[in-house]
Order: sequence, then C-alpha cells, then structure tokens
Amino acid sequence: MQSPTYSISDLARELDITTRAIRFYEEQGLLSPERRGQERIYSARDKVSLKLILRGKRIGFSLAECRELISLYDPMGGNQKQLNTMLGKIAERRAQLEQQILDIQQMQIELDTAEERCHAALARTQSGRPVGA
Amino acid sequence: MQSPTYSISDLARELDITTRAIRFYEEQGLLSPERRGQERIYSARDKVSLKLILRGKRIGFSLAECRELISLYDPMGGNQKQLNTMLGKIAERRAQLEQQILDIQQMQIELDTAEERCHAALARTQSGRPVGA
DNA sequence: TTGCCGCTTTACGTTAACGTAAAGGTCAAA
DNA sequence: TTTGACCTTTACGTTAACGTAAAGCGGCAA
Repeated sequence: MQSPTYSISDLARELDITTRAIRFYEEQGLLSPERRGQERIYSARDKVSLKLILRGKRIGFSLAECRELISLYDPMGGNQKQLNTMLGKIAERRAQLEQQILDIQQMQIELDTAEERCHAALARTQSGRPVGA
Repeated sequence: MQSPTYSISDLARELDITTRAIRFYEEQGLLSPERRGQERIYSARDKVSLKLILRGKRIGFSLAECRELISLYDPMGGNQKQLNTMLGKIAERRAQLEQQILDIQQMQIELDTAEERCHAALARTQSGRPVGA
C-alpha cells in the first residue's frame, strides 16, 4: 500500500513537459525528489507539486510564486510568527486571484464585443442582404 | 469636443508604468500613437490599449497575445476569411480564459485548505488549550 | 562485448520584457 | 543665456525560464 513513485520521464510524459524543466524546478527549489543512487525518484506528492506549478504557470505565476504556493501546502512545522506570515501570504494570493478573475471577466466582455462586431461585419459582407433580414 | 490626448509621461504616471515600457510596447507593435514632430501624442484609444495590455499581463498573457487582443478590438477592415480567422482566435482566447478560471478556482480551494491548516496549527500553538474548547 | 536506453551533470545559448545609461533636441522660466 | 523639465533615439545589460548540446555512468539485450 505504499504510494506510487515515478521516474523523471514518467512525469515528463504524463504532464507533458520536458525533463529539463522538471530538473530546473528542482534547481529552483520547487521540488526535492528522493534519490536512488543518482536517479531521481518522484512521489505522488512531487507530482502534486508539479501540477501546482503548471497550474500556476497557466495563470501567469512566476516560479518564485509557485514555490511559495507549494510551501504553503507543505507540512508546516512553523512557530506562531511563521504561521501568521503564512496567513498573510495566503491573503495576498487570494487578493491577487480575485483581481485576476476581474481581469478575466473584463476580457470576456471584450471578447463578446469583438465577436459581435465580427458577426456584424460578416453580415455586411454577405452580399447586399440587409442585416436584419 | 475632441477626445483627450496624453503625453507619454502622463500615461506613465496614470497607469503606473515606465515610459520605457510604453515605448517598448510601441516597438512591439502594440501601440502606434500620433506624432507632433518628435513627440508621441496618445489618444484615448491608445490609453484603452494600454489598459488592455496591463490587464493581459496580470493574467499572464505575453505581449504577443496582448497584441492579438488589441487587434481583435481594432476597426476591422477584414474580408470574410480574415473575419472567420478572428472568430477562431476569439474562441481560442475564450477557451484559455475558461481554463484560467478553473485554475484560479482550484487555487482558491487550495488556499482554503492551507488557511485551515494554518489556523489549526495556530490553535495547537496556543498553549495546551484543546482545539475544540 | 557492443550497443542502445535512460539517467546524470555541466555549461553555454536563447527569448521575452523590459532596465539603464548615454547623448542629444526643445521650449519656457529665471 | 543658461538651467531645468520634458522629450527623443541608440544601444548594451539583466532576469526568468527554460533549450540544447556535450560528455559520461549503469543496466540489459543481442
């Protein structure tokens, strides 16, 4: 009943990234897989971290920000001060995400407008047939 | 009743970016302000484009993507084929935005979890007082 | 034993998005 | 007229996030 492990190329295939990227994330302190000799052995937890990284990247987070996110998800052996710092960071991230949602909603509205105008222009292109016909 | 114009530093101040950035966006084809001699004169429309750029950046869009967004917003003098291409691009962006919303929602859930665990850990820190008390 | 496969490290290359000088033009106030 | 506040262009520097070799180790199938 021990949790599954993965080789680096396993994860690369499954998550559709390069092994180079995975090693780079480790180099940047976002991962720290076990080792069997030289080989890296990734746990389910590492995989979760990787997914978190990819998710973060999709919404424009830097690797540094992703690293913070991961650390928030970590087994916190923190003292009171650290915990409060964490809560602060969590609040910051929350605010950022809220802003991003607003930005996305605004973009969606603008795409609506753009699409309407496209359709209108297409209607006009469709021979002399009047738009409302 | 002519629309307002801005100098480069006007916009820089108002939007809280550097003039260097603004010139860079122009260099990359995201803006094309009027000129009065050497000076750049920005219109309300340019300002809208700039805001769109900043909004795009906040959700991780590249400048190339932002340029596309702006072009979608442009007075389209397109033929039928171009218009259909545009509609395609709009659909792509929509899908991307949907994915980003999912990513953000997932992040929010994870922040919830992290926050809960922080509070739990804090409660445990608070001297011997049992959590549920 | 050879050869390939997958893993490793080291290290230089690349792209995006500006930052940061350097050098100079313009125009109004002092 | 000189200073200062803007504006300009040109150009090299920087950071992030990898890409892309190059060179080598370990196992195992032919």
